[in-house]
Amino acid sequence: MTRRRQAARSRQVKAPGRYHHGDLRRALIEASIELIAEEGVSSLTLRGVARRLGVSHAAPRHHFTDKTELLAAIAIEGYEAFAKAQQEALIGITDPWDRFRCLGITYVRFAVESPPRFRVMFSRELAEASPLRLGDYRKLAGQFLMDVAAEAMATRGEADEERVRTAAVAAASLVHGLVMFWLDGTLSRLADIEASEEEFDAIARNVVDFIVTAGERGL
Amino acid sequence: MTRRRQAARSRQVKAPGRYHHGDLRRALIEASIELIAEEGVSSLTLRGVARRLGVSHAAPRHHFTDKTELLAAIAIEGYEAFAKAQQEALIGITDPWDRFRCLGITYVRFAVESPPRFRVMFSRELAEASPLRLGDYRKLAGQFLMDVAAEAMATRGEADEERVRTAAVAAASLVHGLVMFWLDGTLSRLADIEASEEEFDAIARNVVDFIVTAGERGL
DNA sequence: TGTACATCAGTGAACGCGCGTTCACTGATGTAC
DNA sequence: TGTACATCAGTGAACGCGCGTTCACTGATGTAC
Repeated sequence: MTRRRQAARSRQVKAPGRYHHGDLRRALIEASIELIAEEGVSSLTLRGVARRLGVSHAAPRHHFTDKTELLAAIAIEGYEAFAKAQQEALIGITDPWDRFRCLGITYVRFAVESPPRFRVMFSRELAEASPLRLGDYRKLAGQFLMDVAAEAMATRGEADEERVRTAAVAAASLVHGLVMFWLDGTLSRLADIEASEEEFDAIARNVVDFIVTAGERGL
Repeated sequence: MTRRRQAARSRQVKAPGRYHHGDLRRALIEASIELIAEEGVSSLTLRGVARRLGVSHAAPRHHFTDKTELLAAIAIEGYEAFAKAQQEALIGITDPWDRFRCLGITYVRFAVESPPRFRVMFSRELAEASPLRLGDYRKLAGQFLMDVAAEAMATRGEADEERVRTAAVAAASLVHGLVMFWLDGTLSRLADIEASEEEFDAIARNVVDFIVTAGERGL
């Protein structure tokens, strides 16, 4: 079987007449993301995912023993994709404040690109129930941000750890809150606009600019 | 029956031997908040709340036809309490930028005071399923914030609506994101601290200061 | 002030549903020789 | 290159559970007269 065929099939319902799915694990993850997008995290069930894939309801158990494991897999993939997106976004950008700014925009775009994935990454249920590994990913993301913030602050001769942390926490909170408002529809009420995705991108840039410029000018 | 006795009983399990509860509606709301704090929104069931109150599982139906209605009641109370907290916090504060700052701190404290209530207010499930009334509350809160932001910006002669909106959205996103990070435990990973409630309050003040000062100085 | 009655609030048994879980099974795949 | 066998991935029937929902009921409360 070629790699291509496998990839194609993994996105689908099991081919009729076939016994094995091919890459059920992959398909379960993708179908779960779709289901979460449609119905929300709390409506996700192992049986439901199996049904969507045209597979018996016991089949997913060979890959995930429960919902939490499935969600954890989604989150881990998410964190890896996030780390990659961050690093790639910074390629070629040398000005430290531009790098800081870029990180913020990347955060917002990452969330908008796949809201369900983002939601799972930060879902409370998962934070409580999942293995420690997830915490490590968050720590890593935090460290990366802190580093970029520190470099930016250093251009102004500021190296005080407390100040760097404040800037990093402020920046992260800003984009996270913005994304949350966007995802649950609060933003349109808050700012009294029917925000399209383009408008949101513009707002995000304004808002990120606002805080980065503040840092840049030495607040 | 005196008011005091009624209030006391409403917080409790139904008195043994009694047929009527007294104020089951109130008790359902309070017990739900407790349950959400313990198990999360998704684990809340009407039967579960009834069980906790020592009442038959069909009893809640006389007050709420389903979980959504119950959550909506919690959220509405939350929004009302929030509006009240905001207005009271501003009493006696005249400097427009201090008022802006105070609003941010109040937001954070409100969330920390009752995380489950806060969570319900912004829960996605509710946003999708609930009556429009909730949207109105959010709009109101947004308008209040915009007004305070506008007053502050006006001290610098800035009246451009777009700029005011950016400041307001940035401020709201900042505190919202901060609170979210705090509530789901991300903050301690992000900033690599085991933040106690006092420490968090200090961080919150720093961060709010950061953005308000930015606005104050004309960014 | 008492009585009759309507209305309200809570009961408890019953039902169907979808879920997770288990289990003996079977078809497909890969590997040792 | 073929064969035998172990292992893996998916099946489908069965079970128990807690949930929401319905219903005829009963106890308590408030109100009209």
